[in-house]
Amino acid sequence: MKKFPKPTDSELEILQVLWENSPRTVREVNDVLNQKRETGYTTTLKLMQIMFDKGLVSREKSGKTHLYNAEVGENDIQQELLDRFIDKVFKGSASKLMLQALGRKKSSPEELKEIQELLKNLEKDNNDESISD
Amino acid sequence: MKKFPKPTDSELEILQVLWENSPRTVREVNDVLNQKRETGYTTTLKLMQIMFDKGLVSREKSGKTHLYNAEVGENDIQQELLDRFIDKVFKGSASKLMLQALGRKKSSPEELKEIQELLKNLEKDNNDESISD
DNA sequence: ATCTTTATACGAAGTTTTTCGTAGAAAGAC
DNA sequence: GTCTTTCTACGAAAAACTTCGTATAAAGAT
Repeated sequence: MKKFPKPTDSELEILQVLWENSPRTVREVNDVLNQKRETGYTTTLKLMQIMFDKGLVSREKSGKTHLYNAEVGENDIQQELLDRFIDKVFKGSASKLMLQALGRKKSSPEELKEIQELLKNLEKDNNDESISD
Repeated sequence: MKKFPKPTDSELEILQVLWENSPRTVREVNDVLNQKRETGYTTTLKLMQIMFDKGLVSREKSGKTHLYNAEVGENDIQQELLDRFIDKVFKGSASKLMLQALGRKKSSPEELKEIQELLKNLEKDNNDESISD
């Protein structure tokens, strides 16, 4: 698997917009970003140019403007960021992370429900696997 | 609960040393940090002074030197950093994070085993809870 | 008492990331 | 065509974080 540079926080925000729907112009990305907080157009433009230089996104000309696509997968990036985060904050212990994640107060009831479903399925998967061991 | 400023990466490394064993002098902290990577003494000193100004650590004079203590709890900080991370990378979805955490390749067999134990216990806890609902 | 070592304080340079102003080219309206 | 809008490119300021050099004072050794 190719090794991509870790996106910065701002770059990640842009990637999230592109993952949601592609391809997009700088204008469109900037409009989406502005739904959350004000960002200047040229700021977004500059970031996307940097991301292009880094290989995080690709682009093609369409008339005067550029259409951008994410060149890195959402899961790949999330995995990479998560690995670093676990190493940094939990000294490599994924189980410690899981515990903390379960204890967080911000989780909505739906979220908790979803996690429980997830755990139930995992339980099942693990049992299935151990049979064939 | 008091609201502390989010520690930067370097500050977190220092906090981790202090959580492990307190109180410590700048020299001691610096020595521990240097087991992993070279860091100048005055760099560590400066960081700890900044952390003192922010209230992340306290200190008391002992002869010529200062003895430092962490003023923020390990769990509190981990929780705060995790919450931010989930919001930033997983758009607030803790279950998505869990899935990714389970799928990571770096996990050792022991780590996986530990997580399974964790999940088993949670399963039990959840069942116990639902009885009393 | 003098010399060496080991602290603290602090300013400032170095890095990385983010933000934005300005210039110039292309497109569209009139 | 000319005027206005909308795009790209790019440099550089601003902000956040990290690193380190230097000054100075206290402690310890001889």
